[in-house]
Amino acid sequence: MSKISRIKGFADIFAPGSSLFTFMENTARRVFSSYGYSELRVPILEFTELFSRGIGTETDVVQKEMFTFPDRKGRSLTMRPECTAGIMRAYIDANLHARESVSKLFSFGPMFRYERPQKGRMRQFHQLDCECLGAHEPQADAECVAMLMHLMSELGLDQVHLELNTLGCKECRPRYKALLTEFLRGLDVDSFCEDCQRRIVTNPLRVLDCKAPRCKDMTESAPSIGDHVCPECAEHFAVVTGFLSDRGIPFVLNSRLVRGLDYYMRTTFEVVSTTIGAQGSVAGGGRYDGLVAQLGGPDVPGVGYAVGMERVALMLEQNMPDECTARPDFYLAVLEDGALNTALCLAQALREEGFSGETSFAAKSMKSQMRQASKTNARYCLILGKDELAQGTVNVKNMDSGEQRQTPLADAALALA
RNA sequence: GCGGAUGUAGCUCAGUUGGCAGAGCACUUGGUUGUGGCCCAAGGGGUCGGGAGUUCAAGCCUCCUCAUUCGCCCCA
Repeated sequence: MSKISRIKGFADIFAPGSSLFTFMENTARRVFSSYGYSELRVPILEFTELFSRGIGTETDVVQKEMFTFPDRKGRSLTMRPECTAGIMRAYIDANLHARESVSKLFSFGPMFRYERPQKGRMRQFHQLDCECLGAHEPQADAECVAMLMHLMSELGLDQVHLELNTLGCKECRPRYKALLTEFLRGLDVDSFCEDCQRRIVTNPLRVLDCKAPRCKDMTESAPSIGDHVCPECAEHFAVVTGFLSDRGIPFVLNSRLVRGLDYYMRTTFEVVSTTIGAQGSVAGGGRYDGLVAQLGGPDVPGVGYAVGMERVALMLEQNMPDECTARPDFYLAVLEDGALNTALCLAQALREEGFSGETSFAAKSMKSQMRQASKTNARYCLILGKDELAQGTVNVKNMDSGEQRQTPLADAALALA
């Protein structure tokens, strides 16, 4: 029989990698809860329209990167490429805005985008996601960013920096867009890369985000959005940056930080790492007033972000957290068939006492048992052979010091403590 | 969607001008009948990613294909 292959871009995550994901989820749960956020689990599959309307028809994500297919009744479904839209839908469905003025929600799970896989980019990837709905105040943006940086620090990530920008609102952004378009058209348009020539027409803001050196040079003196937002947006942004400065949270202003999803406005931010390859954006988010209304709900403002778990995992691998390398307490080596049952009972009793460890399912030579014990990295090796069977004891060996002593079976737990 | 690199033992990889398929690690067994990580010896393991072609002869050269991977793009 031929074996069945894994789907491209879909990873099997074994230990110790899987323990990093558990660590991230546990840490995030703790941090998010401490800010009054509660967990919301939303479906992985949604009607396609949720994403086309929510993320924006013209975005790359919607145009080229979604796993979309019809269900058995011919309706178009899509594996979620991000989870903000799904959370908004749930928020609207549950009529949450009528029950509380501000809703703070977080969610974890797999997302799906049909892209060419590379380091830090899978077709199935995982995000931690946080959304604060109902608050238009800049304090909400500020707390959101602070919470994200708090999470980064709880995860032990220090090789990151925070980038910040404002995109203006639906009043001032179009004015800036027009100004920018005018500036770009005044340049030698043919010298831009192919993508940028297209962007000048479709989405001029993204030209500023182009990585091509030539495009970068040409847009050096482009008008900066920060200088052209309306007074309200400027004031909003000033409160956010002021808070971060007061709190001593370092950030860099990046007037070229443009989020690729249409719904962002005003504050946008990104956490960037330089140690994990080309896909260095570890987290990103911003304000998205108008999205809820866009999805058929009440006109409720929102701000939130997502953290890329695979990318965080790449950073954690460089410096494994202690929690992810916990040693088992024991390995139970069985030398005689007659001791197998006693061993099984002993191991079970120890686990009920709160110890962790494995027992051998078959009797083997001392040599192979010892090798196995080393491999599990257990603190103690418990040996059951014919001598122990006869005496009703177990030989407890400290794997670090090599010390060992015969202990009555009933006292095995004491020996491990 | 575009570009580069790489596919040889379970893992990491050598393989010269085209000439018998290799090493280290891991595994099994023994040295040592009940004490591991070091040492010594022996052993098991291969569709050289797949297919076509050139050749007396292909892991090596040519073409096609598949897969992996790093970038571009995009995003978290």
